[in-house]
Amino acid sequence: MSLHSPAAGPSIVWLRDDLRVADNPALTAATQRGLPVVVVYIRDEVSQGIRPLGGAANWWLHHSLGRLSARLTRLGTPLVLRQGGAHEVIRDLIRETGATAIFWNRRYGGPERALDAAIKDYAKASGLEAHSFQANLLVEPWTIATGAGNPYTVFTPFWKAFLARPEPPRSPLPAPKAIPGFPAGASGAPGQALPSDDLDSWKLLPKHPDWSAGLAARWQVGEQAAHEQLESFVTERLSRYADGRDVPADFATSELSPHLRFGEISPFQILERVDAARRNGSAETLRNAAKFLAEVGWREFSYNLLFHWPALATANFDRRFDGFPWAPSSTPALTAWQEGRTGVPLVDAGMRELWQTGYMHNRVRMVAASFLIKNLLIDWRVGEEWFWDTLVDADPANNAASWQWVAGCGADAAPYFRVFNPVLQAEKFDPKRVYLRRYLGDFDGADALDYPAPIVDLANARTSALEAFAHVSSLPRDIAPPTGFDAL
DNA sequence: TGTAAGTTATG
DNA sequence: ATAACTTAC
Repeated sequence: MSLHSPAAGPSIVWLRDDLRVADNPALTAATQRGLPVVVVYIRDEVSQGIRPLGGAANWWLHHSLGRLSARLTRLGTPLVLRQGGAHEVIRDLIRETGATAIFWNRRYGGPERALDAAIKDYAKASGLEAHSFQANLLVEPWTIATGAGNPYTVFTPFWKAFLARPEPPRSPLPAPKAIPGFPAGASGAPGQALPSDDLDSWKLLPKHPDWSAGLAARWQVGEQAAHEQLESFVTERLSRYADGRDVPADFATSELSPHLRFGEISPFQILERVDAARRNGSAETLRNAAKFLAEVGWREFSYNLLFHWPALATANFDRRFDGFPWAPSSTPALTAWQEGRTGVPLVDAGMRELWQTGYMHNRVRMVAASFLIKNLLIDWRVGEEWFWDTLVDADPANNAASWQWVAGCGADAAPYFRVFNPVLQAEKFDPKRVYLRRYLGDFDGADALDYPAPIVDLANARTSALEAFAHVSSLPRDIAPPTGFDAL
């Protein structure tokens, strides 16, 4: 094949939510093509329907791209950073490079899929090969359905169906040992390097004020850190995961969520490592591993929902809630919740953990969300947006599905009458007040909490919430039909 | 992956 | 008196 034939042109790898070099099928396939590889990340805040990242996620993105860029450079090709509409950026990049093939790993949100489909059509019409890959989900949503052919809307049968599949998920791919850069250096005079934005010019890091000190103190960002986190979790914490995961003072969960969110690690890699741990494990290990993998499964389930219901973050999955009498959201109560001064210790501790570290323990997320929805009667979407802006692991599928779950309007949702009592939850899961003290300071005396009074009476708020939700429950269940199949 | 109020068991 | 268990919300 001549270097001058069109088919010999370079390959473009478009990275999105897959900021890793190992187990990256698009990167591996492009590398195996044996031609120069252009790796690009596009910051797209203009294409129709693409939701811009929140502040904490942007902080993570900055550091993740920095690490990835250094790794790719060592492997032989720099990371090209571009900003703008993805379609236009890809079009320009094809013209600049003479690329003859483009590769990416698939996304599952509605606007993302529509954009990717349009770009794939454009690339093929322009004479390029275009290849997309399964990389970020163990089970792609169109490959699993109920006996009646419908999308699963209950987690347990969804996960059972996944576990019963005859073909196990593929083994993760190794990282390429070297990636040929663009332009090719060997066959002629070194060409001009491709223009790339300076990462700092994207201004992903907060300034004036810089609120990121607590994030930087808590998190190690990047692919290598993700694997170190997985390793320490499996060797040190998996054996007590099933019970330990509920104790917010302990660092007993995997804390892999932001790494997974940005694709610094893949679920295939997680599954393989946990499988290795349970091959020579006790019955107790099997129980803990199953519990942990079920949490990975909830992420799969959430993406399954997002694919079939692209409006998951904005529309009630159960439309009985469309007329729900939510309280006005621009209130001092909302501000108090956001700032962690509701007078309810566990809620405030959680909201302060979130503000300081970009993260909140799972159990506390449920309690804090339940408080906003069922004690303050504020629309779940208001909370979803706050978490979207403040969580380093803010995920388009998990965040939306989980808020709907707490609200009771989601798929396989908590029943409307499940109202967490934040005082009881604290007594049960943080009996020594280690978590409370960590974020609220040493506020308690011998017995009674020396803490500001709650902004609502918990018992009364619970009663009025149950009344409001009881009206919803009297209506016939009304699930919006899935639309994901049509979006392409 | 809930809570609260009730009933029953136990000392 | 209190733990253990059941049940409705």
